[in-house]
Amino acid sequence: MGRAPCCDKGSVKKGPWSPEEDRKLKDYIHTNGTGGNWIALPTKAGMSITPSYTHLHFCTCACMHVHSCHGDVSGLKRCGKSCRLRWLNYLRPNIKHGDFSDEEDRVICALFAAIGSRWSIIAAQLPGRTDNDVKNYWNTKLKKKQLHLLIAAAAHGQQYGSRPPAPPFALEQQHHHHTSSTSIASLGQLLMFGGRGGDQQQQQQYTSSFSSVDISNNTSAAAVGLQESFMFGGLQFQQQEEETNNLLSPPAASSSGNDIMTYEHHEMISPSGFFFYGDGAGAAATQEGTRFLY
DNA sequence: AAATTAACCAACCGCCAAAAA
DNA sequence: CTTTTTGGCGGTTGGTTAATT
Repeated sequence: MGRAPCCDKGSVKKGPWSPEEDRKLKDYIHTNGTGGNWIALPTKAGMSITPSYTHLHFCTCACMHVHSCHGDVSGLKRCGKSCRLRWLNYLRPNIKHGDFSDEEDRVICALFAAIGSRWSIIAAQLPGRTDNDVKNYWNTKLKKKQLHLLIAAAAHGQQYGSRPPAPPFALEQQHHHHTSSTSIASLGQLLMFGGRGGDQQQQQQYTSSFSSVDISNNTSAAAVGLQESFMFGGLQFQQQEEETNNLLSPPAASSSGNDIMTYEHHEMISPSGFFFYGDGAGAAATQEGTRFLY
């Protein structure tokens, strides 16, 4: 019953790939493709290489190289899953390495705001970038960059307190049927978390830890700063809203007569994350299953 | 110059849905 | 229909390098 095991877990190699392993994998895939079967690939890779032959192929740098393959026919001692990852994240053609452009930053921020940590979807909008790359970039750099902007903008908002105050807002956790307001600090932390369904518990735990902080009485300037931070981040609210609605099923939104806009719970609503809308309201953050009261 | 800390990123792990036997 | 594998995805880890003390 079922399939045969994919590989002997005990005999496969782990850790960084050697140039020789990379060469074997590249050569095999250039010649044969993946064949839709990563699990079988490691044993085939290397086996198909005729000793001491020379061939041309396009390398990851998009240049044509001449490779001489001197018949190590032992095959790759790697799990197919590992081969797939290595190929997709590093070896396949047209992979872009190096710094992300401002435009790429904007795309990542906007999409993260809209759909959360769906890295494969985000990476698909950035030619040459892998989900792993985008994820790493977000976690190590962009997230902090956004947070600094947020903090700076909050400070700016306090410094120029005469700006038009933003209306108070609150986050209401629907799942738990209680209302909790949040602070700019917790919003920053939401940014730190991101994530989708699987992280909900963590997110909710964190959010609830801030639930007693209410900015509605004293930090309208901070709320203004929050809006600005996302402006600085290059997000285009109105456009983003459209894109989000195209990408995801739109939440059932209703606006009551007393300026309270309620987003009913919808499983596809900004799963991580931030939910944006324009029209002078700026940006605010919410979570899946969270009603945003404004 | 050495030790410590922070940042980076490739690769692994575990989960899930779909497919295969 | 049930069981098991596969492919894909996102979260996390740990090794390496850079920066700081």
